[in-house]
Amino acid sequence: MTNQDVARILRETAQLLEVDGAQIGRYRSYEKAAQQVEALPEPVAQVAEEDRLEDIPGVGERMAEHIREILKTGKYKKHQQLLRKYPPGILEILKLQNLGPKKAALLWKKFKVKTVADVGRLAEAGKLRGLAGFGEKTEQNLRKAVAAFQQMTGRFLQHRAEEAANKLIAHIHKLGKKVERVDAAGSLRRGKETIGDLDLLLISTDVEAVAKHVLGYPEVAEKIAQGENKVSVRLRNGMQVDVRILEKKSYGAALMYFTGSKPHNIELRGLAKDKGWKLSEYTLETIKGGKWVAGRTEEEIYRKLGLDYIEPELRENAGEVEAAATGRLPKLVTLGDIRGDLQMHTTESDGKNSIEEMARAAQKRGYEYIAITDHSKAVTVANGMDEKRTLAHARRIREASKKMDGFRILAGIEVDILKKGQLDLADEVLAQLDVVVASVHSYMNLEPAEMTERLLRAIENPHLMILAHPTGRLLLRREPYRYDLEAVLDACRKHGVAVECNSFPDRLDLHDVDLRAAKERGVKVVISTDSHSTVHLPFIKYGVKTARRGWLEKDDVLNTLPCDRLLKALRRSS
DNA sequence: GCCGTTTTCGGCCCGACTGTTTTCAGTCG
Repeated sequence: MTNQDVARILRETAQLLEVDGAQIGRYRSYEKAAQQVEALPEPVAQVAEEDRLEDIPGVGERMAEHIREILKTGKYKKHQQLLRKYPPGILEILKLQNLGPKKAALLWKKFKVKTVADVGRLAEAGKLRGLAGFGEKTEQNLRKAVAAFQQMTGRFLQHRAEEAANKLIAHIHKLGKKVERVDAAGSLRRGKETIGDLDLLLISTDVEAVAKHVLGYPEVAEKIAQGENKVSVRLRNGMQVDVRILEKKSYGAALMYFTGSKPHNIELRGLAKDKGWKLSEYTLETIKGGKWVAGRTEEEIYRKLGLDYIEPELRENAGEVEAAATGRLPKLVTLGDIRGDLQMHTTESDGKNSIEEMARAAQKRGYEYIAITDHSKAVTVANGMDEKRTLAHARRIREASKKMDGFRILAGIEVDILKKGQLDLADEVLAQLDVVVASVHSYMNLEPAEMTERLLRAIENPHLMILAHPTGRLLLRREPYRYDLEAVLDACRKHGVAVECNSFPDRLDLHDVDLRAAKERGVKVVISTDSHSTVHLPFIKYGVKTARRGWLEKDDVLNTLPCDRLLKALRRSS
């Protein structure tokens, strides 16, 4: 049972309880527990084993017991009971826009709807109008919601969302002086790996002109809603965008509010309340008399709440509020700290550019070094290299390096970890390289125990320095390999092996929570791009964001070191 | 179900928008 598995059961229980008409606080406590478990930087199973469940904020005696039940049996009795009372499809139905627990409960009671498709059929047939709280418009909206759900149960990769946001922001800036500033908030600002929808905030006094201008953006497919200070649209790529037009004096409060995360905001609101204040998207003000306390900037609000400024990437209610209150926030690694990139490919295997082209592009970015790490022979589709080619390639890399001024090209390899954990190239060849990155590209569906053994054996090879894209997941496409990550991280620490934070937008592997676990176990991290072309080098920023979400500081990341110190810090076989 | 400088009961984050109503419930972020 992973933390995600436990969190899912708790979250579903919360949703089902809400449909069931439970008291507000009761389902919220399940929701809160789910959120806390999800954000935990260590396995909840271990926390349970050490009898520390009740140390988790929002987990009391009874919730702890429920979590133990889930860990022990894989199930939770109340969850099962509710799933017998309501169809499992009700959880999907709740994802429909404009349909929440109350209406879902009513549809179940009246029509025994079991799936999203059922709701669609009833709406199409005009059976919903006339039901308490349902009118013609609701029915029409539900038809649209069902279509939208079926078309694209969609989240978007971070770089796609960023691209869409930047284009729309550029469009908004065409209004000139009418708009003072525009920011992307929401999960994009927090650097989450996938994005549901975009939140853009801007300062302007001419709300009407801005709304009209946004609606005139050529990529807009449909208007979803429009209010006094907000317009919501759906773009042609399916992405929903909420644009909020704000006054200067509440911009900080709004930026904070719409950046989230929701659990982070809830935590802050509780803190404000303890001080006799009320925090909303407009202000921080006194409860009695509504006297203004803060609101212009986020910094000001955090300060008033007695907190250090919390970077957006940390705002997940994963301990950052407490750390901010006690001056123990990490000083997060920044893009500017990165001095080199330690995984990339050239035309020698499956890359698009030569050694020299990659090196020059990296130097232009301000780096001091790179490692060229082409594939080894097991990856035949990528034209992987055998021992002879690897050594010849290394010679060419070192020749090219000599011709660079103030820049070093390291001779490396991305060597495959074979099925039983052997590395794909002979030890005496690996021993001659500067950087040995190793990864799994085959037999990805081994049983967890077998996969764990495979990785542990690979790590025992004294030449392996960096474990690349350790979980193998592809966002929105492929689940991570199943294995015991904790055991592998422990082995990495024991043998001085670093783990990669792969910056490619569909990998981001290791991801935030696992990076934090690595850090807490004393395992060093390398942030690399896995570039297959010079145009991929800028992806490093997504790796850095992910690392920041994992609470990593400069000292946790090896490629923030100058080249000579990096080479000393990497595991050496001799 | 959790929690406590309003502490063992009675709250639980706050405000806007929509569509249904004719003062408000449900949903959303």
